[in-house]
Amino acid sequence: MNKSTIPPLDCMCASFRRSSRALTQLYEEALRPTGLRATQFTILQALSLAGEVSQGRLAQILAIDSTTLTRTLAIMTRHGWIAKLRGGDRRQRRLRLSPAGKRQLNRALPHWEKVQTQLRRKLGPRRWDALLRLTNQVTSAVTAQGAPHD
Amino acid sequence: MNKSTIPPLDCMCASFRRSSRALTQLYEEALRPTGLRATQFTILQALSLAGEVSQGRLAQILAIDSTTLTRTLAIMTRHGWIAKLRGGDRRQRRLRLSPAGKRQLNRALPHWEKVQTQLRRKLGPRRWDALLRLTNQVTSAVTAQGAPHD
DNA sequence: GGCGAATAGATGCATATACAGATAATGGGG
DNA sequence: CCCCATTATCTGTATATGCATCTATTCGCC
Repeated sequence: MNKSTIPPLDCMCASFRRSSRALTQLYEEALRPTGLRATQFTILQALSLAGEVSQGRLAQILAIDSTTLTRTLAIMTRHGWIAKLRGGDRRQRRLRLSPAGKRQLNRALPHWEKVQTQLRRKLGPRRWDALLRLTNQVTSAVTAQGAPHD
Repeated sequence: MNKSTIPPLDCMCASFRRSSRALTQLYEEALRPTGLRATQFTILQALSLAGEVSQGRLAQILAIDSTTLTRTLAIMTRHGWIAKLRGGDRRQRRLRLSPAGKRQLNRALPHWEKVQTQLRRKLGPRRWDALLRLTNQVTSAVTAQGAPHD
């Protein structure tokens, strides 16, 4: 065993966090030309799929603390990518992509698809599919939105 | 599909990051009585296994940027859990657990084992084992320490 | 031995993350 | 209609994270 080898970790949390750090660097390297951070790209993509949602609902979808979202959304609003509107319930902030946000997402999508494809090839489709399925199940299990099932 | 359901994500990076956030909250809740953050616990555990290592080597093991480690280690040194020594190469910082660090790790281990066991039960041993194996493979693949293999 | 490239960490800066507590708005009971 | 519990978000504070850049050493070569 080479000293420079990455040893396996027994802690599920540590193993996920380590993989996340490695993946984040890979994806942010790919997104660097667009100026988007991984979290920001994810939010643009989620809003594109979800349409207009409240901040709380977006926090739930991404399993991000709502107070964390407050600050990330402030940055993205500064860039003009996000429109924050008050809903009928005036406590809520309704969020949607601005036109500039849609353009930014469209600029980023090819870079994202490229890194997704490269990683899928490197891992192989079986591992790729298993990972997406299992990671989504972990999120469901841990956030207690109902037990996962096959 | 209930509105409150967590939708699956197609982005590997986003899915890992979301799971990491959820797992981190679960594990930090369990470690709260010890005052340890997830990263700090992981470093204590890694040092316990690795013995005395340089900061750069620890960064490699955990796939943490070495400059990130500088700050986390400063916090842990403040708490008295880590001893930083200069090595023969005087650029290096050699790290090892202090006696207080070993005590802190021993205090934390039962809490960690409990949350590990509970999560393993919730996911089932097959999924648990698959997840540890696959996440470790992703780290290897992405940090390019050699291709993963079955 | 001394110079320049390479290496190990540290520092400046910006974002990501979440908990505790504050604020604003809603909604139910009397 | 008013009070209070609840809910949605914001703020204060602390840690986590990494890139660009800087400093201190080391190493190779002449």
